[in-house]
Amino acid sequence: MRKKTTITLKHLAEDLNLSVSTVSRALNNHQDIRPATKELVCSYAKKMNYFPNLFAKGFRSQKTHIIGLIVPQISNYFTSTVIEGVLQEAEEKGYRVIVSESKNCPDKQEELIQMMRQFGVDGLLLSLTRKTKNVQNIIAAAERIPLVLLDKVSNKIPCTHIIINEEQAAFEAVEHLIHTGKKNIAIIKETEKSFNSEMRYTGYLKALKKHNLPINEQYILSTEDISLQHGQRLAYQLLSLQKRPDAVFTITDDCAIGVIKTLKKLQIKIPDDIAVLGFSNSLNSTIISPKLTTVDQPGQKIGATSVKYLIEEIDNENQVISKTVEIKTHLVVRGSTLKL
Amino acid sequence: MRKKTTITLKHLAEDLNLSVSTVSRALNNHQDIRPATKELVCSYAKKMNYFPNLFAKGFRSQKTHIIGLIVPQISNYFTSTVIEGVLQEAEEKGYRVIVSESKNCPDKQEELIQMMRQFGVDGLLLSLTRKTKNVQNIIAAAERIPLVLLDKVSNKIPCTHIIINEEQAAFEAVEHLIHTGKKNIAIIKETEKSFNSEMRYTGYLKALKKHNLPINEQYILSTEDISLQHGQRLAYQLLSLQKRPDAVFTITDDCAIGVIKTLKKLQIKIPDDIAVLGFSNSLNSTIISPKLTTVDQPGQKIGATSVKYLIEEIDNENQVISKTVEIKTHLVVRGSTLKL
DNA sequence: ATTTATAACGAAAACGTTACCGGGAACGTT
DNA sequence: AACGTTCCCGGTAACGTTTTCGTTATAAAT
Repeated sequence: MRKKTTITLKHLAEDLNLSVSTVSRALNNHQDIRPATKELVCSYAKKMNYFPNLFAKGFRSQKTHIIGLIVPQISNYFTSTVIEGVLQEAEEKGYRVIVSESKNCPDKQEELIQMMRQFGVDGLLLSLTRKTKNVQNIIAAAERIPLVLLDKVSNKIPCTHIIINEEQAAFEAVEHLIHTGKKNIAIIKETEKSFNSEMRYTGYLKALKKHNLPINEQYILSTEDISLQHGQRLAYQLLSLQKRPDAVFTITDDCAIGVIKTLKKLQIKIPDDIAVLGFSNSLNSTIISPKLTTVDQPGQKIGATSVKYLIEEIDNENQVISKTVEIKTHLVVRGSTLKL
Repeated sequence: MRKKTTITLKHLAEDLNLSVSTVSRALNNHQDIRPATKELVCSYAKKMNYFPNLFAKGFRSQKTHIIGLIVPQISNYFTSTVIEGVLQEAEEKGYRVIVSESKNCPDKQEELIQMMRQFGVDGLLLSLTRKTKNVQNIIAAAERIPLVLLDKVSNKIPCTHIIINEEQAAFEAVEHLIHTGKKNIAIIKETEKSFNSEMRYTGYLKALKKHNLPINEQYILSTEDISLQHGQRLAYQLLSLQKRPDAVFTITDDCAIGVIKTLKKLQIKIPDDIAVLGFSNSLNSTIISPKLTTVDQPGQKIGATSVKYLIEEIDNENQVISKTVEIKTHLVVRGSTLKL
């Protein structure tokens, strides 16, 4: 048998011979209540272990103090660090977070947005599915509820975006390869032109141009699923070329690790023959040998910043804000591009 | 300017010339309402894009349809798969999940339990901190709210436990080593006697006993932080022994990978000289070379099962259930223990 | 002495939903 | 014809909180 007694304002009021409204105001530090009464009420509430019924509170104020978070996949190291940042910042600001996963499925994503709205979250954090095409419903949602996009965003949706400096990061990473003497740099990116993939590709092109390196179409590969397996596969494709590249930049660590695996299998020297560069600084990147040079994405900071801006928007009732915040990354140079 | 019009039962009732209660019952498919009216109300509600105010609903019924989940750390592959299982099952059952992270800090854990209770979650899923000592407050919480412990549990807390067959899994894993001809098997476990660590240790001892292998105290190592770095360190310690072990069983993959790194550095042959066995089947276990033999923990299933039992307990008002469910694991044999 | 201002509290409404109670109409049973 | 039953619906209260308005008592100002 479970204990069920919940203490309400009414109980406190009766015990103290006060009215419910006075007790409420005393606890909320209202100016109409004299200090002595406040003290009396607060101490008694504490003694009785009173906690306000947050549902009644939310019901009245139409504020839930809950924010929704929708990400493509939780079991992804970078994503999980983003979530950690979100949770920490939210907790500090007195918000709770309902997390859900779109499983990279646009339909499910829309369903979740609906569900979150229906539930009455005060605001929504959304990291888009790669395959997101139709953004009309998302735009419609943003008109009714504060929305912040993070990491995986779309320019077609007018709201606040929290992203990393994708283009600059890729630019610096590729420039690092060039500085180590590489001249024939391949890239592996996504077939579906996701925001992240395209920005990194742009950075890649920019770096080549700046250093007057030719752009070789054969070195520009795409794959639908940017995974370890496809990294292994595409590495073979690159090696089969008449003129092999001397470096490979893949837009994810997993894919880079696949490339390294193939190169090791064929006893190609890394980084001397071919250097490999990843993106994300995932846990795996220090497990593989040689360790992977990669771009560190500060997931926690992205998450925390997103919450900060979302709450700002929640507080700024009715005011739709729309700015883009870029979180700085930095390149982590390891053995896959530089010999120690 | 954000749109703010929310449609309520009252609006529908006025438009349809019905009472609020009739509309409510029609939408809830109550038997007192005639089919034609139900149809009318439902279609109009849909047309008007009506959504019930879940806060009002929860406020009335004292049910939030939210479950709380507290885990030590989200950015841990196994944990993140558990969360995925929780979310999926919860969603199917019409529940939402508030996730939070204790960061392996008992004080924070208690704070979060308080917060969850205060918030009014219908039930609580909890994976304990390694360092959890004082369980009084947790027991007290369990008396007021349905509680299910998962993965990291404590026998001192009387409630439903969802765990893997820790002992059996470790037993089978060590037996596998024995079957490959190993006789001097070391173990690396946790200094703090966590539930998981102790159970795996018991399985280890059981396997040795069954096969009449001597238990060598020198082969039994403990460390506070069971990490890659300490795996590297403790490998040196094992190698410094007069009689080196011919296999090492570590209770986490990370630690096993640390061991492998040290062995490779010293050019010790794996698995011929020393075999290495991990636990968890983390992503890293296939990145390292040789690939790691390890116990696959079905995180999603653990998460989903926990939700199932928690909801059962929520529905079974006032009835405190207290059973232990063991989820079966299986050994994934790879190159670190068996030559191909 | 009368009005005015202020401080400190109480009464009651309101948020949206559902459950309980009740009531009229239609029908069947004695 | 009188009564019971069933069907379908409306009215109302209640959940716990905050807020608006009102009230009383005291002090200050006229």
